[in-house]
Amino acid sequence: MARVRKTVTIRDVAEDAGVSLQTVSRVVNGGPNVRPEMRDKVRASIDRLGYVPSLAAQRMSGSRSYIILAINDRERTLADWRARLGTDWVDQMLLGGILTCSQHGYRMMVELVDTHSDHVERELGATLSALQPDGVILTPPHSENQLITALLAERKIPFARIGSNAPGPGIALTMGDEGAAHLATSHLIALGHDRIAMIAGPTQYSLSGWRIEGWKRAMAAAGLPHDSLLEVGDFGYESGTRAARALLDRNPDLTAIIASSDQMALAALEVARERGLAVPHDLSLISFDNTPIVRFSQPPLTAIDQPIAETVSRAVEQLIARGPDGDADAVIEVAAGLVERSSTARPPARPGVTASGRA
Amino acid sequence: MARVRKTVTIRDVAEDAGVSLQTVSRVVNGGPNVRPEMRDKVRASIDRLGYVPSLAAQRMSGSRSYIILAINDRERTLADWRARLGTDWVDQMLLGGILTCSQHGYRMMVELVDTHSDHVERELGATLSALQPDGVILTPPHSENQLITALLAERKIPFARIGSNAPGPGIALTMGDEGAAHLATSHLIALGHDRIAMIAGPTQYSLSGWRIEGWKRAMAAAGLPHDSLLEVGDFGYESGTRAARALLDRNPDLTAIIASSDQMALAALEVARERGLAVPHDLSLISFDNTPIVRFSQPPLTAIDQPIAETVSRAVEQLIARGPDGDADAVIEVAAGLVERSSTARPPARPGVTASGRA
DNA sequence: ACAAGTCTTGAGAACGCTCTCAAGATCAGT
DNA sequence: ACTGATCTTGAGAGCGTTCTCAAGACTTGT
Repeated sequence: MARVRKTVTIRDVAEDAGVSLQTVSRVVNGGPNVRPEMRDKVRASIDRLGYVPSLAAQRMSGSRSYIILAINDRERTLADWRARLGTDWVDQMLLGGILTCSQHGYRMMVELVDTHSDHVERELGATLSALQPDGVILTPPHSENQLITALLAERKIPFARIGSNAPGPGIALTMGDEGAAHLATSHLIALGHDRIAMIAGPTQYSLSGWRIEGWKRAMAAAGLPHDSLLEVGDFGYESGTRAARALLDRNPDLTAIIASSDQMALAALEVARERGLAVPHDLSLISFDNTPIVRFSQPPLTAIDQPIAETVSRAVEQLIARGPDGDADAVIEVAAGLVERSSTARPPARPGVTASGRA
Repeated sequence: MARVRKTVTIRDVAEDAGVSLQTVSRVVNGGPNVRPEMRDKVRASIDRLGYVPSLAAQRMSGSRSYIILAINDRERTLADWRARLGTDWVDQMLLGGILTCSQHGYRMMVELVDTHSDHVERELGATLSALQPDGVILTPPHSENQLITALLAERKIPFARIGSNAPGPGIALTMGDEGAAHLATSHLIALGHDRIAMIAGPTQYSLSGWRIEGWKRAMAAAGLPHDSLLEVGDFGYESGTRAARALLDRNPDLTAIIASSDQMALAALEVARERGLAVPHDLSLISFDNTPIVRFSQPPLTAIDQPIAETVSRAVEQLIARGPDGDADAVIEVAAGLVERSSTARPPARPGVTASGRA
């Protein structure tokens, strides 16, 4: 006789332990004012029965849903998605987010939102109504999407914006783009470079501006000029090709390029190859993001590591810690690091320049 | 006066439309036996009020949770994870899964399970109790994990196993590994190769066996021997290096290698380089998986494309279509394709062999 | 026109949990 | 001991939905 496995409810535990529902609930939620003996008795019953509270029921009665919603970009079609360059953004995000959520008894759900859609508000609104998440994590390019932040603010759902330095509504978490760019630039300067170009990201992203600032600050501190050494791309491969060509055309004496994305750096690498410039012998290259692909290029790229998992993890913690009334905005920085590989080296000797420094 | 935005419930809609809760519920769920006029009236109210049913409440009362749980592998720590080779497995999975789920009014949740943990049963059991998913999707290496499949079977939760050909319990979805390997081998044979080696995956995976079968079948059909042309790896880079070296040592006249993972193919590429073999001129290479990284190697690799997104999408559809009593097991194949890039070409001319065929 | 169905609608219980509030038990201060 | 405060426990309502079941409206066949 195959007994149908009935779900173990809080009621079963209460009966087993000989206490009221309420007491079990208190034990489960770590509520105060429960005598140790009671607590132990209930805990024993919970273990014996293998009780786990139903998320849905918790949401129904309580004020929390124990759900954090992560909003990601969605490309239009499967084909487009496949054609993308490989980043492990989502992998990273999930790892950081899911683990941290589960540590706090929360769950993470992922929503794919199409930037170009004009139903964004309706779609997202529906999701929010259905899920009623306790917090939302916005990832680029949605982190600074006014429509979305306004919607969340209106519904009073706490949210974190990843990769945004703008001190707008919600919690902003960033890798400290100014500092990261400064770090990359300083690294090159320490190697002896003095003509260091920057391929920045699109200006709509405030982080692009910050990276430019960091680069300029390091250059200025070393007494180096940065005129004509800046190009703007859109993070994509083609734009990187264009930018690298323009940079090299304008500055034949260029010895290093910092690219604001792995894809643009890879493009710059290809441009160097097509011009017969050896990397890193003739040209040093540093990229931003440190997605897995840059470890398999020839040569592997030195890169600023974007600590996505950790950033998302921090975001989750903030969201959970603050709770429903966490309306205090904040900007949090998670330090980025420089991963040295084989695309950076001392610059080539130049006529009239000593090996040890600049003229 | 800032009105606190109250959630719109089915009751609000009922009042607005002047009908009972039940009628609204019927309209929402497309139930039968509702007069068209009623239906329209209710629909109008729903739109006006922007009503969306609460997932949690639906789960509470109904028999379904509208949740599909996807179980993925988790590396032990963040550090390990970062050190991994970049695949976009999770990205792909999410895309296929989430979109298909939302088309059917479902939601996908992701659970990270550590293969090496001995708490698997407890952890997974807790998740199942908390979420009560309507279906579960197992991805490698969990697809053939007896502990997990037994647990799911016991709880009578329908599940799909991705990347498993074994006709065990649940729905098995595979890319048709035998056919895919046959396809790759045939492609090389058509180019004129006759010494085609295979670096297979670990034998614990039934798909490894199938790929070997496909390769042998194609070789046999062309009257080619396959002795000493097989090596087994573990899908990882290092094992690929070992296998490629062994293969090349044993068979100096080798002209093509099929590797059962991108990572092993990349390793083979590096081995070829270290031995002065030009790819594809001296050695042709085909990999399995077609993760983004193989497009950025030198040269970009010809690869068997693993249609992950589509497979997961199919899995979701199956799970939803079959419903809670979908106990009929099945094996479903989603055809893989060959993506031609620059790592395959005609074999080099050999003394005593005409350009048009074998001796 | 009447019985026997079939459609359409609604009332009320139930799902598993947390919240609010009240009652009894325990404790401190006199 | 006695009063008032604090701890501990439990009873009962309520969350938003679907389920079951019954009642009324409408068919159909004769």
